[in-house]
Formats: sequence, C-alpha cells, structure tokens
Amino acid sequence: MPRANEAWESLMKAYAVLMKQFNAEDVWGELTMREYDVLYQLSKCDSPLRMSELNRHVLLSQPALSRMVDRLADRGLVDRCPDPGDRRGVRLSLTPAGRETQRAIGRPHARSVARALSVLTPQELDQLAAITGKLAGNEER
Amino acid sequence: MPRANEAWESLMKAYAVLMKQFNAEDVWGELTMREYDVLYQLSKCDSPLRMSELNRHVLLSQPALSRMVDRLADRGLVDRCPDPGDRRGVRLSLTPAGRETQRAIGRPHARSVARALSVLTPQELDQLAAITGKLAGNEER
DNA sequence: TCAGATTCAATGCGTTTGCATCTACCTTAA
DNA sequence: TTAAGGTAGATGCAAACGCATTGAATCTGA
Repeated sequence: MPRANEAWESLMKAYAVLMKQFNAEDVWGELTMREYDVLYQLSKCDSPLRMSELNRHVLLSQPALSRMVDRLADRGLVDRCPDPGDRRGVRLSLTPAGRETQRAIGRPHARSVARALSVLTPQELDQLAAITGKLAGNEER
Repeated sequence: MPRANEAWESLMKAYAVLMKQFNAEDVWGELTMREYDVLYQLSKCDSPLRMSELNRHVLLSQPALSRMVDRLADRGLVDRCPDPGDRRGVRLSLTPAGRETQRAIGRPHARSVARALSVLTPQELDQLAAITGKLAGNEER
C-alpha cells in the first residue's frame, strides 16, 4: 500500500513537470492547452461525440466543458448539432478549420512529447502505456 | 516516436480518470483537491518551503499559488513568514491546524489511492514509480 | 399511460485562474 | 558605490471555473 501511494505520487509529479514543460512551449497559438485537448479528443473520433462522452476524457466539470464548447463553436472550430436520436443530447465534431488548427498545433506538440519521453527506452514506453492503460480501464467501483 | 505519444496519451488518460474518481470521493471536506495538494507538499518538507519551490511542484501559475497561499494563511492552515536570508522571499510551513487537516484528509485519500492502484501488481507499481520518476527527473530542455 | 426518477446539457453566480505588470530586493560589475 | 539586470512574490483585471440549479427529454414501473 505505501508502494501504491509512492507510485501515484510519482505519476502526479511526472504529470505536473511535463505539463508545465509543454505549457511553456511556444506552440499553442490561439488555444489554451485545455482547448487543444478538447480538439484533440474530437480529432480522434470520426463519428460525432456526445458532450457527456467527451466530458469523460477531459478534466473539466460539465458546465465548464459546455461553455468551452460554446466558445470553440463561436470561433468556428467545433460543430455542435442536436442529436436526432436523443433530443436532449448534442453531437460534437470538428469543423474543417478545427481539424486544421488541431493538426497545426498537434504536430509540433507531438514532437515535444516525443522529445520529453526520449529518456525512456522502448521497453519502458511499452510498460508505461500498458500500466497506465490498466489504470484507466478500472473506471468504476 | 508514435510509441512515446501513445504512452503519454495513456498516462494523461489514467491521470484524468483517477483524478475524477478521487475528486468524486467524499473525503475533501473544506478543501479543494488543489488546496489539499498544497498542504500535502508542505507536509512533506519539515523545513519551510519557498514559494517558488512549492510552485515547482504544484500545477498552478505563480499568481494563483500566491493567492491560494493567501487564503490558506487566512484560514489558519499555512504559516507565511518572511525569509530572513532573502527579504523578497517567503517561508511557508503548515500550522498545527494545517498539519492536522492534511492528515485527516490524507488518510482516507491514501486509502482511495491504494484501492485504485490495486489493479496493478507489485512489480507494476515499482515499474510505474521508476518510469515516472525518470520522466520527472528530466526537467529541462 | 402516466407520474416519478434519471439523464443531458445550459445557465446564474460567486470564486479562482492566468496574463501582464508592479514593487521590492538581491547580484554583478564598472 | 551605484547603475543595470535579474529574481521573488503580490496585485489589477478580464476570462474561465465549479457548484448548484434549471429546463427539457427519456426511461421505468405500477
């Protein structure tokens, strides 16, 4: 059990250090990192995403995400249309401009990520992906 | 290089999932998770900590941290006294009440962490700690 | 079939955040 | 000694956040 807490603390520290490092990089242009994250999550799904689904992948409260999508839609980066199957819901997708913006920022950012993780061996990268994947899979209790 | 990006994405997802899980737990009382993090960082150092040092460990901008410490000091949880060696600086430490609060919240939270990470084997915990430790160590570029 | 419970997303509101800037102090070197 | 440059932390201000709540649509069981 102390091992678990050490591991979690170490993960948190790595997250903080790398996030600060990435945030300081001059690649974000007109977006914040959080906004980029939303665009990135949308870029991964070809079929439109539900608000609640997107919210599961983003570290924001539901109202904050709702308003952020609002702003991104106003800026023409995200398309928000009503879900025909569930009229409470909303279907989110990137506009062409949104996709373009995501790619333009994603390219240099991906390089930064690769550079930051280049201290790890390929085996370590695989282990890290496997272990964190296992952690994220265990969503419920 | 695609491996590095997969690993980072997986780490981010694990972080997001677990943070949401922890945040939803009913253990935080009068504190937010970010405030708890500040108290926790202070609880680890017996000698008073400098603002800038603390800022390195917390995912907050310098002004945001400055004001958070302000509020925590107003609430009697943190002691902020001028550094005799450098009169620009500040020495931060927990008050007895702050230490008590940190412990009261830290205990159940540590149990949650252990529970969430219980899907991993002891070897995986060690690997995770080692790998993330390596990542956090590489602070510059 | 329809009342109650649940889910999805939006909105009101007070608090917190980040950016830019400021003041105060330290350091260096001429 | 002192002027120039750098660092530590605080503050003004607009933007963004979280909590609580709402309105609307769906689901559920009697």
